[in-house]
Order: sequence, then structure tokens, then C-alpha cells
Amino acid sequence: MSALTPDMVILGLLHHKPQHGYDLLACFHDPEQLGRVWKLSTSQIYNVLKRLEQHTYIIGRAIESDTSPARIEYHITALGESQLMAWLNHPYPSASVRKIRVEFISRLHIARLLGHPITPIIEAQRRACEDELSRLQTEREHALFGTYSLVTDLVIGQLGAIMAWLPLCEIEEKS
Amino acid sequence: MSALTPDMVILGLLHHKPQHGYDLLACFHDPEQLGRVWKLSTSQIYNVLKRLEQHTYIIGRAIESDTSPARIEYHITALGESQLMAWLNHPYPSASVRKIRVEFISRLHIARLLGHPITPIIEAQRRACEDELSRLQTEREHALFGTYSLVTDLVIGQLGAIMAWLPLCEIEEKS
DNA sequence: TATCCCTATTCCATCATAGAATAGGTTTAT
DNA sequence: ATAAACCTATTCTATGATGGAATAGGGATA
Repeated sequence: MSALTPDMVILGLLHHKPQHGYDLLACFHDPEQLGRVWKLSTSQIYNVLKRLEQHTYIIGRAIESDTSPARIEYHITALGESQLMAWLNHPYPSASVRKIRVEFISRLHIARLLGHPITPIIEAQRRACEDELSRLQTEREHALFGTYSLVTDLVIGQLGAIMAWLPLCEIEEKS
Repeated sequence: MSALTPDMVILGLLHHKPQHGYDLLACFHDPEQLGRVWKLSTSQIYNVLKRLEQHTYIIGRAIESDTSPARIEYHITALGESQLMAWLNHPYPSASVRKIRVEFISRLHIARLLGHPITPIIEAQRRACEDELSRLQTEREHALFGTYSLVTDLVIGQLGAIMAWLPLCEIEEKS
């Protein structure tokens, strides 16, 4: 269970368009884009870029300019692209409430940006939630009180709300 | 916005009964107790104990024994108790989904353990959620599509599920 | 013409984190 | 009988995350 890092999201943004750290920062700060999804500091972005370059998912090249400070523009590699696609089309995503809130929405955001079909992504998420929900409902029958069942009830409710919300993700933007 | 740490929960457990780190560890690992709420490593418990002692919320004393290894038993101080009570009866708790999942349930767990009334805690949480819900619903009207409104819709759904779940918290354990 | 803000990145100190190391006692198995 | 494995109990260590300061030059503002 890896932690919640924006690596693949940044990879997706770089696939859409080669950019440097400051551009990405703006995207992650803008509430209309990913500002409501991630709360990232400056150094986090640059650390991810460094890591992605180490894995050779991206390559950076220095841009010299008279009008603006030196900057490094990163572009995605073929290896990075295959990693990104694997992440986008993950056949069995996590049904963790937190991951849905952050990772699933990020996946949708990137898929829309790249013009990828979003229906399979939503469908995979729906299946994962459905499975987890029925697992929890079975588990629920064995514990009738206490903190244990309270947590289970809360998560069941949360997954129910997510299942009701998932169809809204299909709605296309009107431009 | 402070991070999610089990400091006050440990303070509550020590108020219930003086204990040492290994005892607390067992409680945080037992799924019937706090195992479903927190995922803590060994060192985290001991770090919190160190921090709480630095703040003089607790005092540790070494216990010598022939049959078991040396250990340090911690007990709460008057200052610690006042901090604990302030946390338990927080008049306006966070309406963050994550904090409810972790902090609110912890508060309930500790209140039950100490024989404190839980109704005011639940009621305060309900008010906070209600306020946040109406704030989000207003906000919702201004953005009609995109990632921004998707996030808002998800959180609205989650808070709705929480409001429906809160009454279940009142139900007493049958022993 | 001094001050502030914007672009753009690096640096730094602190804190969190998981798990290994330690160490003595007890149970289990051969 | 004795090695192996496990339980109690805590500390240590290495890695990495984290937020914010530092840097630095250019342009805008007063």
C-alpha cells in the first residue's frame, strides 16, 4: 500500500504538454484544476520531478532565456508513457475512500485532459467499490457494537455515497 | 490545520489507566479497539509518549521486575487532564471526512472508556457537518462542471452519509 | 529610485515513518 | 536437555516527507 503521491498526475500533465516545475505548481494551486485535490508545497513538486527523472520516466532540459530565469522543461519518455497508461487504466483500483477522493479524481482529470475515454475508469472504480461494499456488509454481521462496527458502518455509508456519486463523473463538460 | 496524530487518544488511554508503551501498542493493534481507526508503528507510540512527557501532560516512572523486562509506566498529570478534556469537548470539531473517520471516532472511543457523556460530542460534530454541508451547497451553485464541482459533489455526498450515520453513534453497547 | 512582486528553483532543518536491533525471559518441539 | 521460536519491552537508524526560507534577476509600482 503505497502512500499518496502525485507522481503519476505530474507524469500525466507532462504528457499533455512539456512543462517546468513552476507551471505544474500553478496547476496544483489553481482550485479550478487540481487545487482542491492535492495540497502540495513547492519542494514536493520538484522532488517528484527529480524522482521521475531518476526513473527515466521524464527528461529535463535547461531552457535559457533573456526575459525569464533559467528553468528546466521536462518531457515524458516512452517508458514514462507506458507507466502513465498503466496507472490510468488500472483494472482494479483501490476502494479506499481517501484514494478515491484523491487518486481516482486525479485519474479522471488527467484522462479528460488527454482525451482518453473515462467510462472504463469509472466502471473499474464502481466494481472495486461494489466488491468492497459487499465484503464490508458481510463483515458487518459479525460485530454488532463498539468502535469496530462503528467504523464499518461509517465506511459502508461512505462507499454508498461514492456509488451514488460515480455516475456524475460521466457528465461531460459543457464548453 | 494540525496533522492527524494520536497524542490525545494516548492521553485518554493513560487517563483511563496508567500504562506503558507496549500496552498501548496492543490497544492500537486490536481491531476491536483502535486497530481499525489508527495504523501506528512501534516507534510512533513511543515518540508520542516522549512528546507528551516533554509537554508534562504525562509522567513516566521506571518499573523494575524480575519476570518481565524493564518498562516505563506513564500516568497523566493535571495539565494533561485539562488538555484531554478540552479535546474531548471541543465545541466546534473539524468537518473533514478524514478527521471524522479518525479523530471523531477516537473521541467517542475515549469518552465511552472514561464514562463521559457522548451526546454533546455527537451533537457538536453534527452541527459542524451541517454548517459545512450548507457552505458546500452554496459553493456548488457557482461551479457547474469540471474537477472543482466533482470534488464538491463528492464531499457533499460524503457529509450526507456522515449525517445519516451519526445517530448510530448514540447506540449503547450491549454487554 | 527604493520597494515590492513575479518567475523559478534550490536548500535546509525538522519531523514522520517503518522496520531493524537489542535483550532477557518463556514456551515449544525434538 | 537444549535449540528454536516467540513474547515482552524499548531504542535506534536510515530514509524520506514537509514547509518554508534563501536565492536571484527582472519588471512593475509608488
